[in-house]
Amino acid sequence: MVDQPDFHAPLYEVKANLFKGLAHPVRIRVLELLAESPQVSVADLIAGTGQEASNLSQHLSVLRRHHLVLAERRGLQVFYRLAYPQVADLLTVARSLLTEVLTTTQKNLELSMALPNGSASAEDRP
Amino acid sequence: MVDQPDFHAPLYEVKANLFKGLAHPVRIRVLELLAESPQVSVADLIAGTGQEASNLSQHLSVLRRHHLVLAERRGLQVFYRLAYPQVADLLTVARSLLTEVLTTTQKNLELSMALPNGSASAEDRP
DNA sequence: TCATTAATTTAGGATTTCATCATATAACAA
DNA sequence: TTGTTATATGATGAAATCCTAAATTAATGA
Repeated sequence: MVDQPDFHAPLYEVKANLFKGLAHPVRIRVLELLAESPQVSVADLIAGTGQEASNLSQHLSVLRRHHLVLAERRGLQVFYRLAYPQVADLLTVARSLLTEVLTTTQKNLELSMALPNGSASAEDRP
Repeated sequence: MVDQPDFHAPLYEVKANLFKGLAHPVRIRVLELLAESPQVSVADLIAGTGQEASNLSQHLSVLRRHHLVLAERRGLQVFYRLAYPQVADLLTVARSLLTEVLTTTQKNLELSMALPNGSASAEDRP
């Protein structure tokens, strides 16, 4: 049987599911390594992430299930690559967003140091 | 105290954490509603998502904690908006990726119907 | 060909963690 | 006080992670 995504689930569920597939540091690390090089062997991913083989393999399986990566066996080794360029885009946008968040939070922090009155609270609760 | 993100966590952990904040259908729904209109009141978000107020409020709190949205009280109502344009970008890229996944999976499905030999397996395992 | 070694994946299980959702209560503005 | 939104609490269940061990697959050499 060919593994098909949920064609009938509402799009926002599918989308949430996609993000669930990305929601682990090891998997992010793997995707970043794959975004740098067009192909990476499992051995190199083990080295790059510092994970045990079986642990990494399960994360790779998650990534495969979400259609984020493709695997190809060549001899003894299996090589992984990103399944679509949009996967790398996702990481790029995420980094850009986090940079913004960090710098503006940094700024707010400096501001609140300069004007030490309780201007902002725990999570900018209104 | 101003709520500051984890400045010292490795970036891939922060990134994974960001995706964790996005990994729920209700929150995706909320962000999509906010991407459509520059401002939405909680009442409208309740209507738009079909969630109970307290439930939605907790999801909003998650989104705030991740710095994805901003809240502003105006009289009785609280209005939410996206904290950064990159949040909308993230959704856009996600949709683009999912579209690709669905169409290529669709194609593979048709292919496997036309050539009914076991060409591909459960998750394109090598 | 058979046995051996290497690389990767799967099975099964224990643990933890996390997440969600409802009820009830609080805070806040008009 | 009334209406609107937020938090606390707690129960529940789900599920994600990570380990050990075993299985699969491919290359190599006797």
